Amino acid sequence: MFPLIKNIPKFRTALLSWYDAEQRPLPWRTTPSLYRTVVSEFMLQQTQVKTALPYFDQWMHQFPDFDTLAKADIELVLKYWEGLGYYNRARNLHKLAKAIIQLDEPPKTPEQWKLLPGIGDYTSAAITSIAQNYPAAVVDGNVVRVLARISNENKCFSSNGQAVEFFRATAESLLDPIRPGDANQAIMELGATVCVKAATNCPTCPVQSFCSSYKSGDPKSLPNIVRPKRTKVFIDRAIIIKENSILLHKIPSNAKRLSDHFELPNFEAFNINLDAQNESVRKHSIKRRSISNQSIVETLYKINSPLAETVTQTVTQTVEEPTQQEAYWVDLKSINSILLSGPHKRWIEELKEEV
DNA sequence: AAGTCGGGGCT
DNA sequence: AGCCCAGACTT
Repeated sequence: MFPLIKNIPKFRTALLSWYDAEQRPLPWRTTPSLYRTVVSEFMLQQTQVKTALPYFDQWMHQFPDFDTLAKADIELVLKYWEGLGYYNRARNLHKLAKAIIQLDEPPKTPEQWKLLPGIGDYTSAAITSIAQNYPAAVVDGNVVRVLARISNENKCFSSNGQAVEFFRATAESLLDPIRPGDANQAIMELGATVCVKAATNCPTCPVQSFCSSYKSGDPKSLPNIVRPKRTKVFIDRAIIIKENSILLHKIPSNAKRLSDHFELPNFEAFNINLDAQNESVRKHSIKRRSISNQSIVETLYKINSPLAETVTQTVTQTVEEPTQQEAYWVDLKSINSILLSGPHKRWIEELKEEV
């Protein structure tokens, strides 16, 4: 199955011993539970540990168990996800809690877990192995990188998904059947702290003697995966402030992204006819961010009187069209009571300082 | 199989 | 600017 590792038991022992000694003291490890494992795995989808950490603690304080989460309003749930991104994760986690409390007992196998929203191949294996001692191997980005290097596999994968499927059998063969949860966390921990992209920590690697690319290859060049390029997106937004209130619009609940979140008005969405020469318009700042395969450049324009009144009227008229976004005046002192994406929240906090 | 999710850390 | 991150879901 995996000729490069002659002695799989020794590999498992080396990895687990290292993990027992060197693992980071993460909150979902120090006091584990099924609920904490589920929440952490949702937060960690496409999100680094460092980013999720503060959210996890606040979440646990507000929603300590499935029952509390299931009975909470979705608005409050989203509030505690505010800024983390990929907000369907929060909606799915909320739906999952509602489903779990209706069951006599939690699902037991990856197949059963995958019937619940937001749970796929990775998360089902992670939950069952970590919280239920079920022998399912995880294959995430860390595992792919570690296994590609250990096996010195320089094949070019046309997508991340293809690489995941390629290494699944290997991951299964290396999984320690006695401690599957720790074994899974150990190989991910190795990828996150030792076998990192730059491959600078090979001298301290606990499985260096098993690593084919360290012996005769180029670890830092592996894995070889074609990544989709980020496309640039340009957005112009309006800053309209009147008596300590700012004009925002709310994205409809049925929108595909950022539903129920507030944003600075988008020129295109409101069909604002911007005359750059207009003295009421002043370029405020340029903001850059990115999500997945998009790199977004947003230009914020401060709009003053008398154009501000005209624009406000335009925005207000737009409210009549139900498919459009609704406009609201929001007091700058109470922006914590509405839902904002991370970037918008930061921008408006900055504007508060200027007013 | 590819695109989307409008996030962010790191080099 | 590019790559990656404890991915899942839609089309």
